[in-house]
Amino acid sequence: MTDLLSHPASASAQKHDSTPVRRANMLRDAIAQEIATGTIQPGEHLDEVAMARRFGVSRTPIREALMQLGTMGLVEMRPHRGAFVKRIGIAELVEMIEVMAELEGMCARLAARRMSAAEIDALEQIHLDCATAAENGDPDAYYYENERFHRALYAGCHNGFLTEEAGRLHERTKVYRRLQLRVRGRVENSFSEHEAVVEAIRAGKPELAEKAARDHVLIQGERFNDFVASLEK
Amino acid sequence: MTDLLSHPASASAQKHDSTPVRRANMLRDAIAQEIATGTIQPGEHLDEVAMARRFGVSRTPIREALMQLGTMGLVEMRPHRGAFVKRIGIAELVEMIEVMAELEGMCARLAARRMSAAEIDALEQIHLDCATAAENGDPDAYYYENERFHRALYAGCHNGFLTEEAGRLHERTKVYRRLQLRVRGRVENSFSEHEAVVEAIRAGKPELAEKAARDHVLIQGERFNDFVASLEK
DNA sequence: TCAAGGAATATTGTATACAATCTTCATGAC
DNA sequence: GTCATGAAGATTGTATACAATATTCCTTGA
Repeated sequence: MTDLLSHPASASAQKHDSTPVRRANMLRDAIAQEIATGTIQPGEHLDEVAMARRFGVSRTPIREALMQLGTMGLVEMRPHRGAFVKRIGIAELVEMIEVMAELEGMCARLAARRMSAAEIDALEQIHLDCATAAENGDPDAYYYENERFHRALYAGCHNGFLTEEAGRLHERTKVYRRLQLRVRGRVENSFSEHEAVVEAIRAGKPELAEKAARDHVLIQGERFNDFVASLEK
Repeated sequence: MTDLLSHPASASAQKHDSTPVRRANMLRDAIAQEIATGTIQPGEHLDEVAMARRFGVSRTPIREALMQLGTMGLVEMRPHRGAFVKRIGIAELVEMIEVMAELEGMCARLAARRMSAAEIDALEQIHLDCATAAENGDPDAYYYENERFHRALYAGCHNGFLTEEAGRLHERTKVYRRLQLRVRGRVENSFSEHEAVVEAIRAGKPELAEKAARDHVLIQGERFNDFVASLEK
């Protein structure tokens, strides 16, 4: 990790990729990853000096990375006090999920109208990969395939802006999505909910797909209680 | 403007407001304003050195402001080439509007369920203010009241996260919204579309409100052609 | 022992310097 | 006149220094 950041892509590699890499952007992604995996905890203070030392860079790209993470909403920038990993309370989480459900529902609705046959095949293949992971009873493996499933769904709406926005919101709720999958029985239910989404898309039924995707994301009733309980562990 | 930025709020003023002001944040807002009002044009390069000179600060807060604007999507950061005001092509604009319509529809649906009587009264009052502005035949005045109307609608959904997201997307499309109101007849139509939204909310009909708000935002048919034509002026 | 005040230290915000990369300009060859 | 090459100048990315603000620690007095 630290080695990666000390040596941004060389000039030749940049030319090959045609997208030069800035150290600040790599730091942004690395920090976002640590937040998503729980290495850095909600509420934690991100000390510029300590992080600069840790990543082997000056404070400047750290600050620039934190600035981006602040604007993205992953991190809360408090003037003169620094950056703190955003702690999302239950109330706000509910709000975010409500919006996330709407956008994922929209993705599914548009996907049912716009996905190509090849894309639907690919979505189904990912769905099968989810089945394999679910059978292995490994929430982390399922989480990984689940992420692939959702990304394919977002891409399938054929609205690049929506794909991007859904992905961004997805990124912000990653920690809690991971937690959710650790609740007993959730993997099985998640998988069968994906099934309903896939079937509706395959059948070209936008409203059905929208409802299936929305219900999949929303946390209601007992699922909500289980989920809240899981937050306290 | 420059004077404002050279003297961030003093310590006593900060304590009074309980939100200290960073120069970088003021720059971010000032630049965003200039983009929204067309002072800075889409595609324009934002030269750090020139802007630092213009605002009477060092490059550092300019860079931090641009970093935020880049993450917000108002500005495109190209590594080693700098910041360019995002130029939104027709295709992307259509995508953004499609998403915007969904979110505003959601706001209206939730508002029809969650707005208090006082809030509905306030919305109606703003609607009346829109009428006054429309009668004066001044698109800029109507634009201002129109902005108030939409903000009240976003707040009325009682989902803080959605309010924020809708506001953010609204900010990104501000330029084009302003342009749209200059199309002949658009002010009158906009106003009557608001009317439909307000009535549905007053009547407590979520699905009707959602449809009215969504249709209001979406640009379809002849309205689309007129709008595209207005982009070329 | 506890609270208040001041000093020391730490952290954040900004300015400046240096390094890296890009763009423009000038010159020479064909 | 066109094209290629190299130098000069401009701009961006990062490091370092300085200033401003916040936090912690220590001392003193009640």
